[in-house]
Amino acid sequence: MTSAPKPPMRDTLVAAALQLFTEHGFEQTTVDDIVALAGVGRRSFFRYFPSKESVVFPDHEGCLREMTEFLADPEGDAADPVDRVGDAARLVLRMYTGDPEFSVRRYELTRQVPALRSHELSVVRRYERTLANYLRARFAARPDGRLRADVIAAAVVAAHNHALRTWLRSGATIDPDAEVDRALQYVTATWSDREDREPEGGDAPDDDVVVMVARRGTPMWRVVQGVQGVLE
Amino acid sequence: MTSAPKPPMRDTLVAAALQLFTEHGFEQTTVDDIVALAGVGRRSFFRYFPSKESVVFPDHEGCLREMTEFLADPEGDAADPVDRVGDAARLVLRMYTGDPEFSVRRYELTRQVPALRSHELSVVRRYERTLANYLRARFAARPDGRLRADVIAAAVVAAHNHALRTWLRSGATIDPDAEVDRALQYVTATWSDREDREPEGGDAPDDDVVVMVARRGTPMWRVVQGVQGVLE
DNA sequence: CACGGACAGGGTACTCAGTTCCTAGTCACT
DNA sequence: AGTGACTAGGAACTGAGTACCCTGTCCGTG
Repeated sequence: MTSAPKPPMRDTLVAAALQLFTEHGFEQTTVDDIVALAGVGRRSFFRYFPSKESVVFPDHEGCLREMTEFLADPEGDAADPVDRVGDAARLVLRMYTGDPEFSVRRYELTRQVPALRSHELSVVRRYERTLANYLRARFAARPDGRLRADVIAAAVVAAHNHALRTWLRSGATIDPDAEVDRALQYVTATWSDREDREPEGGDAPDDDVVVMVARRGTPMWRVVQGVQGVLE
Repeated sequence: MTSAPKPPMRDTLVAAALQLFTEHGFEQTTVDDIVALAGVGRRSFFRYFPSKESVVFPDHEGCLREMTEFLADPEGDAADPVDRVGDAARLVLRMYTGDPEFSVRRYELTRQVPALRSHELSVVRRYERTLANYLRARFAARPDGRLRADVIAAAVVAAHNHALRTWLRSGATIDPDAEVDRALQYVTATWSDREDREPEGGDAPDDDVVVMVARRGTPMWRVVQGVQGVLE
């Protein structure tokens, strides 16, 4: 009795909706069915969720706010911008891994229902725009800064989602952090300029020269890995 | 009388819808309003368009089919994969530039109407998945081939859309091809492995050695550009 | 010419998501 | 008790999308 004095209506609605969606399908379930099972009025459903789809993604609003606050924190201005948005993306991963059963069930559902896929796209897009806007500010002085920001934001989101889907498809059995680290490292190895903040050590002169030797035919990602390794 | 013996119903519906949407707004216009102006039955509207939103994007189905055929053409197998998907993306640009007035009007409309933005997202996603699936096949033998494919597809789409939006915001006054070339070159310079098909000349030995010299602090994209230039 | 199927278009009635407006209960603070 | 603010419920409405059926026309064949 100490843990659940009153389950809030919002959670009740989410649970009822998920149960009916998985049992009878999304299209076959009406909002009236949900509120009947939850024992609340129909009007209350739309007070908590703007649409039938949004009940499947109940915590994204909060996560988006969290990401915005994270990127607004001036403490992060010292970090490499690409690393920073990578860490911001990891906030989304934490939200998913915070409730693995729910996330896996939702993944199965979303895979089958076009309306839910479309809604999820809109949500992901807002994360991407948040990251892109942050990068645009950080790259304001660069040539092609806006283009660079948009491309990197898209790449980070794609890498994060790739890792997330891999984890979800495994039924939440593999290590999600390792998966996302690998995917994001793949992007940061290409786009990050971590050497920008390198000189803070003081003992490495600014004008060191780095030599990269590559055999003709070497894939570009190997070249990048090599240069990256030397510069670090 | 030689040019327009009968304007097909589909085009009539598109014209009527666009006119009403721009005059009174998307939400304020009902499907009944559209079919009344077009002089057809309501039932016919949904015979040609699956939803009220889709009438704003009447040619994307055809363009997606065109892109799929383009990527299925075995003639392209000799080209660099990233260049290939870049050219596929250019097909979308051509569709937009084929009717600049319509594209600019649609852009203004889509910017203001969330339902249209969401629908456009779904359309763009289908392009991205088409590109990603092509790259997955091309990268099947690579380590992290699927991750690489997803990230590159996202980057190409983001770069293309950046250039497209720049062109649309200019009111279709600037050169769209130059804009897209610049944006895509920005991505291919990083991700392409054009040196893979280099040895076909025959006079450049396979095991040439390339040396890249970079000052510490050089942005990674400069390094890539330099290596790229030498390897070509 | 008669018949019969295939097909493009139209009309009617229905379901259901989402909105608007109104009512009722319930705290909290005087 | 009174009052204001907040939360929930309910009834009625709009409009997108669907199911079903009707109509005309354009084919072929007998």
